[in-house]
Amino acid sequence: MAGPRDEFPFSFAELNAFLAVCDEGTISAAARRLGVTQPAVSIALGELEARLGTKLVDRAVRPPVLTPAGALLRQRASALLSEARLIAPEMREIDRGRLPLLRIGVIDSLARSLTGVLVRTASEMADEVAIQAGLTAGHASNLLTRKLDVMFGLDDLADVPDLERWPILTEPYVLALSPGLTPPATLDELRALAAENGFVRYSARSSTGVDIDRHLRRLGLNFPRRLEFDTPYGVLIPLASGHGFAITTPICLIESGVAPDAVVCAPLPGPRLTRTVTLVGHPDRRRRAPKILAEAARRDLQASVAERLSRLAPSLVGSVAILDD
Amino acid sequence: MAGPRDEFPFSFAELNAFLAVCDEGTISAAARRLGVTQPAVSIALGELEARLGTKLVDRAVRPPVLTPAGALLRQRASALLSEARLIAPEMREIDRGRLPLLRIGVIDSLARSLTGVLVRTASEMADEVAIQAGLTAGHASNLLTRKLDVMFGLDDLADVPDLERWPILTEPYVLALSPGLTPPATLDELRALAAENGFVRYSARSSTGVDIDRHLRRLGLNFPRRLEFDTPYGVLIPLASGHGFAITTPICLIESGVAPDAVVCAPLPGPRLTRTVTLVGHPDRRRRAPKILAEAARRDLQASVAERLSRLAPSLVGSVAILDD
DNA sequence: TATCTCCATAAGCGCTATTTATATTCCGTA
DNA sequence: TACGGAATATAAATAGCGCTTATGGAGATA
Repeated sequence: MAGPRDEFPFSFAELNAFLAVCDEGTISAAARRLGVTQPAVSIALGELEARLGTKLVDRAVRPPVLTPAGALLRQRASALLSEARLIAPEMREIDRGRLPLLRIGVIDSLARSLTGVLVRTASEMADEVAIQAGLTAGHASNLLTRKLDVMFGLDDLADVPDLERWPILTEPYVLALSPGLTPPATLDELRALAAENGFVRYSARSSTGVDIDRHLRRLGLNFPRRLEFDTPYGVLIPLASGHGFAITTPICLIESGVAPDAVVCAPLPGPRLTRTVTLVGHPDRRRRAPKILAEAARRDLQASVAERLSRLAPSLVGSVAILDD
Repeated sequence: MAGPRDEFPFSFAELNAFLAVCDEGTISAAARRLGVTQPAVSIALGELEARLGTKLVDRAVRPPVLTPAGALLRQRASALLSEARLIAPEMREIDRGRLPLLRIGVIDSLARSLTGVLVRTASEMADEVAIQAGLTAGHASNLLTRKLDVMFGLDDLADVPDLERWPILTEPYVLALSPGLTPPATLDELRALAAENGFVRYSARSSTGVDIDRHLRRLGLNFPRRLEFDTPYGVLIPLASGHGFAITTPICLIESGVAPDAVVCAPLPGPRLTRTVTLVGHPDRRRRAPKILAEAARRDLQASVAERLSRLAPSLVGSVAILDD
C-alpha cells in the first residue's frame, strides 16, 4: 500500500521523525534517537514539507525554530500518535471478564435525558449500578472489552456477532444558528453563511463529529474550524453569545439545556442526514437487561421529548422518531 | 522511513483499506473503491492481522463479520483517520497568518460554569479553540501527550516539570441528601444514615471519587456501593427521586443543574475534606494563555458562584474560595 | 581564519507493496 | 449432489520508496 500519496501526506514514521526533531532540537540528534542516519531524517522532513506545501522548521537560525505551521503540526501529530500508540495494546486486552455489577454507558447527548430512568430501571435489576457518560467510541471499546454491559450510542457495532441491539431513536441533523441569522435554504446560502459566520463543530473524537465531517466532505463544503467541542452543551454555548452556527440534533438541543431563545433551529440544506441511537449490549439471559433498559428508555423519551422540544424549538417537534423493534 | 515496523503496526493506507473493507463488506469491493487490485487489500489485511496478532475479520462466514478486536480497530481507525484528514487543510490556513489552535480540557464539574467565559477569552487568543469536558485523569494524560494545551482539573501534576500551574478555587466536600432526611451531625449519625439509605458515589475513575473513597476508608466508614456515576449530574439525580445521600461539592451542585428543592445540603461530619481545582498548562510565551485563562475563569466564578449558590443552597454560600496566585 | 558541527544532496541498493496470474474456497442453484 | 460464479488466498515478478554511505556547503566558536 505504498502507492502515490493519495489522501494522507504523511506517514506515522514521518510524523514520528518530525516530533523527534521538535523534541531534540536538531536533525542529527533526532536521527540518533530514532536509530537512523541523519540524511534519513533530513529527507523525511524535506518531503513532509514538500507534500504539505509549507516550511515546518526554520533552519536559517540555530537552533532551528518551528514555524507556526510546524507548531500546529507538532500539536496535531503528537496527539495523533499517542492515540495511535494506544490501539495495539488495547486490542490485545480484549478478553473476557464478568462482574455482577450492571454497567451502563450513555452517549453525552442523552446523558441527562436518560440518567433518571436508567437509575430507576437498573436499580431493580442489579444491586450495583454504574453509569458513565461519554463518547460513543469510548463506550464501544469498553463494551467490547467487557468493561460495560450495555451502551447507548451511535454505533450499533453491526459487524460484531453475539451482541443484542435495540434501536432507540432516529433524528435528523439540523442547523442551529445564533439568533438574528437567517436560516439558509440552499447549499449556496449555507456556503455564504459560513463565509461570514463561524462554524462551531463537534470534535472528531465524537461519532457525531465524524458523521458531520464526512457529510460535509461529500457535499464539498469545507468550513474552517474555529471552535470545537465534544459535548452538545459546548457546541451550543457559543451560538448564544455570538454570530455562529452549528450542525446538531434535536436531542442535543434538549440535552444542552440552553434557553429557548438562545438558538434558532432550521433544517439542514441538501441531502438529509440522520443519526440513530442504539442500545447495544451483551446478551443477558437472566435479567434481560438490554431489552428492559431499551423499553424503559423509549417509554421515557416518548413521554418527554416532544414536550421539551415544543418549548425549545417548536419546528422540531415530530422530527425525533422513537423507535421500536 | 519504511524500515521494520518499529512502533506502529499499521500505516494510514492500511487503516484506510481496513475501513473500506468494513464499509463495503467484501475485500473485492473495497479494492475497487480504493483503486487497487484485490490481492493488495487481501495481503494488506493479512499483514495487519499478523502484526496486531489478532484476527480482525472472520472470513469463514460470508459476508465476513468483524471480530471484537476488529470492531475496536474500526472505531479507533475511523476516529484516527478523520483526525488526520483535517491536518493538511489546517496547515494551509495557518500560512495565511492565522493563529494556531488552543485546546482546553475542563473537568466535568466546571464544564458548564466555565465554557462560556473560556470561549470568549480563548477566541481572542486563537483562531481555533477546542474545549473538551471529561475527567481529570483523561485531561492529564492528554495534557502530557500534548493533546491539550491547558486543563482545569483536580491534579496539579506537581511531579511534571515545565508546566505552569494556576490555582482556581478550593471548596469543601459536603453531604447532599434526599429531601426529608435529617442531616447527621456526627460520624455515628452518618453511619446510621448509611444503614438506612443508599449511598450514591462517584466512580473510582474520577478524582473526586478517589478522594472520597480514601477519606471514607480512613474514617473507617464502609458504605456499600449501590449506584455510581462519574459526573456530578448523575450523582444528584437519584437523590431527587428517592432516599439516598451522596458526598459532593458546592460547585458540583451548581453544575448538576438540579432544582433548588431537589436536594438538601449539609456539612460533612468529621474531619474537613476539600478539593482544589487548578489550571495546568504548557508554557506559552507568546500568548500567555494559561495565565490569562486562569484570571478570566476566576473573575467569572467570583461573579457567579455565590449568586447561584444562594438560590440552590444558601448554607453553602461562602464555602467556595476563589483563589489567586 | 581554522575547525567543528550540522545539514542538504547524490548515488546505490535493499526492501516493501504492488501487479498479474492462478489456485482455492464458499455460496446459491439446478 | 454437482456445477457456475464470485470472493479470497497464494505465487512470482516488478517497480518504487526510503534507507545508507559519501561528500560538499553553511553557520558557530575559538
